[in-house]
Amino acid sequence: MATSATARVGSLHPDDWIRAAQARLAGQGVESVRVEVLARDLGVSKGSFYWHFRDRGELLDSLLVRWEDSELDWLNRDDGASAATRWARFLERTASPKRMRMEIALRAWARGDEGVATRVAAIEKRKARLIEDVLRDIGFAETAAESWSEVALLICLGWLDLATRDKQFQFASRSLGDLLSEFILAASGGSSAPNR
Amino acid sequence: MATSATARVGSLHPDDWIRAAQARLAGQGVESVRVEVLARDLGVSKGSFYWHFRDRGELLDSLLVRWEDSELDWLNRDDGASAATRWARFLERTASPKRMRMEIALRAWARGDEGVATRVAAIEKRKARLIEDVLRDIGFAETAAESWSEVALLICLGWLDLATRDKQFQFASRSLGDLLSEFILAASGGSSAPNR
DNA sequence: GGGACTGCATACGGTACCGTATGCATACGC
DNA sequence: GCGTATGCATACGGTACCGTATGCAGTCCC
Repeated sequence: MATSATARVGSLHPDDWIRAAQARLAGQGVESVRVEVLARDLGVSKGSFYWHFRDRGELLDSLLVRWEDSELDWLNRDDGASAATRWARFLERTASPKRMRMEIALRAWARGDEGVATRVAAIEKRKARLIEDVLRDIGFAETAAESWSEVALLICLGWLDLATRDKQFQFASRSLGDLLSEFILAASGGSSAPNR
Repeated sequence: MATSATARVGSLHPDDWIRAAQARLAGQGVESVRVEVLARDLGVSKGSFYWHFRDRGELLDSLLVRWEDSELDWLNRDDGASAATRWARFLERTASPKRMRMEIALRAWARGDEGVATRVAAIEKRKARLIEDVLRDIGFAETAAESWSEVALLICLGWLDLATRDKQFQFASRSLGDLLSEFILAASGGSSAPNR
């Protein structure tokens, strides 16, 4: 990637390419992020692209790094906040239509790229821990919090899949939140922990 | 598609192409089912393909029909069987690694093709109803069975996603079954139904 | 105001597909 | 055993990409 100290007005920044790539990734999957296509989207030729990036792989990597950063950003932001705050933030982030499509695209991508899979899994584990912490904070026992947090994560993943496929599906943030609330309520009253 | 009354020995059947396509679909997604690639897989030229099929679209459609049939087959087979039998069959089918990869590939495909999405959703709804019926059979109230069956389906979908990405993930059929059992136990003891 | 560097445009060769056209050996019907 | 249809091979033109090479107008720097 070119490192220009003096960005001239009217010229493209690598971020422009990354944003365009993110839009395509979220919309139609990795296979659709093609440099010649992005160039058309941005109204320039691909000569521009290869000035900013070494190749398509570098763009995809920058994309992934940017996503990782933005995820870790909000995940770390309110580490000391109340359970309610962290839970609200989590729901807000994972039920946002735009983010949902990105998450789905990343997971599809991960299935064909070991490296991507590892990095997505890391962020995912972080989210599972967030849920686990919240569950503990609201009174779940240690092992129960861990076990049920994993099930909660599965529900979120399933929700992502369904919501990004079914057009009938309503994207109200309340729905996933309600579902999880009901689930957690049931889990708190039922068995202390799934045996695993 | 060509309809040959007399299949000569040593010659390919459309099913051979469909099977090869299924393997690629399950393994690497729709984008990977390419007629020239399949021809190489089968050790013939693509001239053969275009004798059996009109185009790539026809192959993909045949593929989908074949999947629908095989799903409806086992879904309908034991309609009158006991809840335990139907549940066991369901778990056996949805936790099989080979089928899991196919299910995931189909859902990724569905996201880019409205028609596929509709047909996948139909089968999916059928499975949700299977779960719902089982829940009712084991004592859940009407509304509770409906509500919790949807959550159970989300867990299955999340499981599909995770299991097909994470290499650490163990594909023991017991795991999904156990998870769902624990979930159902908790649901039976908790709130009667999520409010929706 | 004359290099030098920047940020792109253009053109090129290469690969991987698609679908069509056509040739051709083999088996089948009779 | 001979025409005919079958099941494929081969060759072709076309599209959509990739990455590289090179040209070139503008801007910066002094």
